[in-house]
Amino acid sequence: MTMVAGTGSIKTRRIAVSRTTIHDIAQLAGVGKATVSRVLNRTGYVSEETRRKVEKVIREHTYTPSAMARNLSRRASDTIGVIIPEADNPFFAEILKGISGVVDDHNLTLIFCNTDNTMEKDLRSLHTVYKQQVRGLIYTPAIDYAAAGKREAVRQILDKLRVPVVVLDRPLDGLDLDGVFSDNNAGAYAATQALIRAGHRRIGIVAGDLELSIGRERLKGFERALSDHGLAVERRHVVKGRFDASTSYRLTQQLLAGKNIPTAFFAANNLSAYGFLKAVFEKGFKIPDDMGFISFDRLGNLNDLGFRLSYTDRDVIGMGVEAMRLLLAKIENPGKRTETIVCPSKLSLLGSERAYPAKQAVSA
Amino acid sequence: MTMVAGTGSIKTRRIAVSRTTIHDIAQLAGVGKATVSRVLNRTGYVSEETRRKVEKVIREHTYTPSAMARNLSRRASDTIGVIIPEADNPFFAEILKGISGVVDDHNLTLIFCNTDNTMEKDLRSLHTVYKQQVRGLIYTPAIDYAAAGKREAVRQILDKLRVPVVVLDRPLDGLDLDGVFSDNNAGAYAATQALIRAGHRRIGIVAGDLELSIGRERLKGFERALSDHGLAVERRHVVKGRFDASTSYRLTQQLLAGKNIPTAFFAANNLSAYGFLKAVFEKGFKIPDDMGFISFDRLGNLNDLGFRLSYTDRDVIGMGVEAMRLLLAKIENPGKRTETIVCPSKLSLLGSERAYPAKQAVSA
DNA sequence: TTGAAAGCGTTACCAT
DNA sequence: ATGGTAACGCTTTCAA
Repeated sequence: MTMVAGTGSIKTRRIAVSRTTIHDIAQLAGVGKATVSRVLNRTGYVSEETRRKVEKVIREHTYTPSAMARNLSRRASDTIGVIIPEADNPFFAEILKGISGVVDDHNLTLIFCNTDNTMEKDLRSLHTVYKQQVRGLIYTPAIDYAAAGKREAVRQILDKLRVPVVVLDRPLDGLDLDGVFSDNNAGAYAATQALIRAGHRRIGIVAGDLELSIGRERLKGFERALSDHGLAVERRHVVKGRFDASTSYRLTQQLLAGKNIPTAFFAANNLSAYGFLKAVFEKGFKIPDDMGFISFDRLGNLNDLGFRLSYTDRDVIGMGVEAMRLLLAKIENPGKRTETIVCPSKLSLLGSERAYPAKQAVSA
Repeated sequence: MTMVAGTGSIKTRRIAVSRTTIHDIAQLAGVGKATVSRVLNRTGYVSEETRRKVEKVIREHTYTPSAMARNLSRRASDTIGVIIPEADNPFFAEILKGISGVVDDHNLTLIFCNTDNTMEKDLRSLHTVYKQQVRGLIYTPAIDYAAAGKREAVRQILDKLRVPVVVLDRPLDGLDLDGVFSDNNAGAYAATQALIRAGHRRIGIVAGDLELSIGRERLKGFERALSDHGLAVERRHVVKGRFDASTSYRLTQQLLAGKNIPTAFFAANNLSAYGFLKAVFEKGFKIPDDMGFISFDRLGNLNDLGFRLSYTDRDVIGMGVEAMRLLLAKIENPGKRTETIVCPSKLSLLGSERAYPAKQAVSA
């Protein structure tokens, strides 16, 4: 993947901005560059008097050292790379917020890449963080490289990076990296079990992308709950969505058009849930009067508005924060053993799981 | 604002990663560094034969030049800074997606800062992009610096930046910068007018932060529509929100508890709308049966689900794209005259504006 | 067409 | 306690 510099790049014109440099400051303060550097970095000895003098000049000229030069000299940047697959998915937007806060607290700079769930952009992003020499990377792979048989390719790239990597949300199997994940299987199990306990016997799932391990895990949790309770998994009750709204909308429509449809559904993520609900509401069904329902992840606005839709809750911002914690720990202590954090999800039952008409039904 | 490096920073340890350098490649290919550089950048003369030879070595070693060294040498980075106030607001998440796409297409790298709407983080972010020597900046100020009497402070910082800046969504008055904004006044006017035309005479507004010019503009558009139609603006029908859900929820509750409440409301943004709707639904009102309603901005999930809530639509991703276009144009041609783009919004009337009971009412 | 060498703005080592 | 100087890895003259 040797990137060609040409394509679509903007022209590089020498920019004649002569910025104030450490050299200028040194001259103005009547000291050597080394001394200024020491003042700047609080490293080594500097007499109180000299320090004051230098700091004064720095202040007067609002001098800020060049990160470029600084990093080149230290052979280490102060940037953290973040690669996520969907910038506009509320889940990742929150993750980003969490990460960004910690990055900020540590005087680091965040380099952001959005891959739109495509392998091509994913690889380009990896390339970008490499050439930028990020200090560490938080990474949600666009695809399941392990399942796609491309694990070694990614391993090579990440190896070349030579900096700590924390995998987030979507595992990169077999690569001994720190990671922060959700309890996908258990969460799906709990949700499904809640539907069963509410009295449902014919339960469907709006599954997420089964090419992604989190999609498979949630389906497994669902199936496990059914069989643990002596219920059969009917293939035609599995909507093979892709974690997006439009696919699950379309496929749910098809399923609902048939007969003997499930009396309740579990949706594998927020977007799937929206697509599913759209189809359900269009059909004129009310929840839970006509259909029991639980989704993986809170449906932000709907829940805020008071719609009593049950969901499995997780601390999303916290996942971002946790990932940064892991990353910083590894940066400060590269020998630290690899750690995997599984964030627990908590079932929040608000009524939509019920199999009986409720006082307050939800519809469009 | 000379930042102290110390606080909370992570330790800087020399990292002993010896990366493949241009020097290595030159040696392996049996040519000089300059030649490798020429091959890399497609600049200057290189014989076909030499080029092949060098490219082969580059490929075999998956060599990627260090952005740090490259930038330092060229005195210009390939990074674009983006400073936004709320990473997890769907509006800014979409903007980010738009920007990120263009950044990608041009082989640039995005440096991301989230300010949480605080001046402190805003200034820090400005400082960050300065020290990173970004090539250009897309900037949504956290506060209204002009109104806060701090315009000159920001002008100074931006001047020091010496690179093109595109102001996004929230104007920075009096600073002759490129900008991409919404037609806040006109959009609010159109929405309010629609409510009037639907028959409403007592109309309220869930206003946004009036310390922000976009908040004031939307209120002005609302008021203008009322007076143009011979209606008085009642101060007690103005909910002084802050563009967030919780404030508008609380204040709407208070307003609704009074008597002679408006028969319709205009909400100044998505979050205000959510807070407002929550209060309305809790009160047991249905829309539009008991209350007419239009919001500025689409209510993503609700509209997707088929709730027929009217809104003023705008192409948010497009705003991000447009901002990048402006920025790139200015980067390539610094002499280009400053431009301001006002993105038009389009009223999308789905029924919630009506003053008469509709077939399908919305409630929680 | 090529390569040596002089920067770019820092940091860090080593004298002093 | 301080300053000179050699890196850091690249780009860009300038000569050859």
